[in-house]
Amino acid sequence: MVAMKAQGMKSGADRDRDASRRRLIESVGAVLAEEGFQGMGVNAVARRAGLDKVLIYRYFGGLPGLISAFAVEYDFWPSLDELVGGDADAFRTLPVSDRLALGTRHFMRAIRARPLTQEILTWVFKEQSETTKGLDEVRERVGRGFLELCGMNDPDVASSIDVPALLAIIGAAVNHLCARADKIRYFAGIDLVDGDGWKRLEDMLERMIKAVFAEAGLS
Amino acid sequence: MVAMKAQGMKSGADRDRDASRRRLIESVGAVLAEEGFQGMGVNAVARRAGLDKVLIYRYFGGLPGLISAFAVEYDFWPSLDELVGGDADAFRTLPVSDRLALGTRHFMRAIRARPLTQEILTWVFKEQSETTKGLDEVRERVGRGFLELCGMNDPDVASSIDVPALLAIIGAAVNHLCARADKIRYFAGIDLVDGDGWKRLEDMLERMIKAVFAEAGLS
DNA sequence: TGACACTGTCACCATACGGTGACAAATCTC
DNA sequence: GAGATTTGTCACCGTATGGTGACAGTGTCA
Repeated sequence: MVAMKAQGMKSGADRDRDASRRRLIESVGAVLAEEGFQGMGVNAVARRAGLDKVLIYRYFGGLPGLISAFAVEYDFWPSLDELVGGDADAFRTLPVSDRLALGTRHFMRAIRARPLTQEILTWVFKEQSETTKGLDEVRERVGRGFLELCGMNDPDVASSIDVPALLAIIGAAVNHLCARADKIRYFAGIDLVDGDGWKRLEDMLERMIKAVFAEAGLS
Repeated sequence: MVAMKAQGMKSGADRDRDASRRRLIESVGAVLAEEGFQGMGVNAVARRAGLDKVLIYRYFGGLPGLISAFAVEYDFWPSLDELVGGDADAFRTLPVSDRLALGTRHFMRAIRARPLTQEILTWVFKEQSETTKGLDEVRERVGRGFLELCGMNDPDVASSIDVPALLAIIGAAVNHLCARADKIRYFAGIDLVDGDGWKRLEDMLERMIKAVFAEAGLS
């Protein structure tokens, strides 16, 4: 006779596929935040959710599927609105270099305000898999929108400044600084915990952008 | 009676502590290069070296010790010489902004020429542990030396430009771009595989640096 | 009422991990 | 030559992982 013990089956309101899906998705965020991506795994997520890991396979086809669902659902990347500061029309009236500088500032702050995104960023670096494709796509989309909104497609600008290169450098620097901020305190002598350190970085980024534009005879 | 089987003991020339140490250290690099830091572990390293993992504990006190030994031994970070292009005296005769721009160029190329360093970089990001302290220290030391060699401590420069902030942004951007190059092909529309893409990035960095200096009335 | 699908729990598998104790073979020391 | 030390191999432990099959409680629909 095999075991016939009472298996603690959930009853009534707890039998809810959507709710379980949601709890699993949320658990991805919790695990990521508390243990980092190195602690990510079906066991950890299921344990965290108080559910069985088999549900991850049933509902998401596995961990990658779960991660994708999490990425889609989670507000992990700043929106265009956030980058322009809420008022796109007002933003549009600014000089081009101002727009770029301001957008960069907002971008930096937006990433800094998202610890989970920082975690994901460092994660995405190491493994370029199907899992992370969704994230990259979102990023590129927002990036293009921002570029256009900044008027960087303007022939005057595009002909005298290598805009993609400029954007790549800015984006790479911000990504890196934000991703590392939690791990180390000082980077090149800048205090990444102190708010003043971040202000210095923001100011320097603005200065670099404006200097390039000024040198190109633009504004 | 317990097993008395012939244990395949190495004989003669193969009984060599130093040689074994070396093989273990080299295996760290091999594992890192082929499996990435996610595959790092006593088992993987020992398997790779064709030795027993217990030696890692005996000779290095554990994996962190082995990693440290590897980091110390391995030429994982560009030297000052490499940054200035071999001839420090000639370097010193250049205008300050030229020095910074040229050093940045060399730095970028030096990191790109070290796939293992790129791997380590992405690794260090996620886990700030005792293991990685040694690496950070080397980096900071080279950084300060370079700064000094560029004449960035010159009062004229220091008073009108926030040098650490500038360096932090440049360093962060380069780190990030190099670390990601192997994982994704395009970053902000720049082709990170194509040599031309890197040239555009180098040029833009130079341009940003020079523009900031020009705007500050320096050279 | 009975058949059936769905949601969830549990036991179990093979595998890999980090780590340790016992032991054989070679070498060193006296 | 005898004994101690070093170098290396092996077997094994506890634990965790990803993954699967069996089964129980619940609801639905004919």
